[in-house]
Amino acid sequence: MTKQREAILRVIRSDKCHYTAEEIFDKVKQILPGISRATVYNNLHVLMRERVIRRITGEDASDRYDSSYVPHGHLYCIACGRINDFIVPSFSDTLRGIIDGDIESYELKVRYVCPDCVRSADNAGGD
Amino acid sequence: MTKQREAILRVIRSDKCHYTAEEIFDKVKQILPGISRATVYNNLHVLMRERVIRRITGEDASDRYDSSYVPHGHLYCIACGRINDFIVPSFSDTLRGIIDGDIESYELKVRYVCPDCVRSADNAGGD
DNA sequence: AATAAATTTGGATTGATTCTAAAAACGAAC
DNA sequence: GTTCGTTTTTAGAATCAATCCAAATTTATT
Repeated sequence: MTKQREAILRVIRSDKCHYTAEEIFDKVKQILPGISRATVYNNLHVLMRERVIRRITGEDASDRYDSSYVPHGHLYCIACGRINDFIVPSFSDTLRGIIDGDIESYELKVRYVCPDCVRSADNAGGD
Repeated sequence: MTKQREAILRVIRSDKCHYTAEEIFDKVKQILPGISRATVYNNLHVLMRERVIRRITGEDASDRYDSSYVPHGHLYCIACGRINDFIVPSFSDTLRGIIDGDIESYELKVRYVCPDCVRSADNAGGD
């Protein structure tokens, strides 16, 4: 475990945000100013292979990384852009009941307007 | 409706495959040899805005496009790369029961080994 | 210390997508 | 069917995340 990999992992785990590679790079640079972008990408791949983190293919251009490998869904607010986690109870079992074949993992992403943004929209529309 | 948009839509609907923009470009070129890549991208955006097609953010580098806007999941076989559709009965209702906020759409992608590939693997391992 | 294996680095490269500005096509009104 | 404003198409340039590369450095092993 190099100090670079340690710093990258600490950043990913520092928040339940789902950072992009670029955001991770920026944050690690504050700890290790000399770090290279390639090192960030290298380690993200290593950590994915080891099933420590998971990639979520982003709503925007760049991918994001999830500090947890436990199956869960993601809520993407189309108004404010924030991403939250959520759980569909026993969803893996549900899938196994429907799907023929060996399931490896799933990615569930819901586009929605979060409660906060729904409220703001309601207020704004009161003319 | 220009002849370009018509041809693009026909290609997307020609198969329940989920083509990439590049694949669509190649196929449309057989009908309209002069078509430009930019026109394909333009029209994919227009058709998405009109909710005629849907983008599925790919397992590989490039996005794919789904000729149906009806909610359903995708099965991605990590062995052969094929993509199949599947339906989780009343899943939209399930999500509405769990999630607070206004749901706009969902994307559900399951990584698995399809029955065909499971069989081939079983046969291959018989030494 | 010596050697082998893994990791880091900066820069170049790739490749999908978006942008741009000019030309062409389209559609409505006359 | 000509005119005018709007939309669409086009080719190529630009962008940008991600990957690749080969050399230098670090880490692990004997």
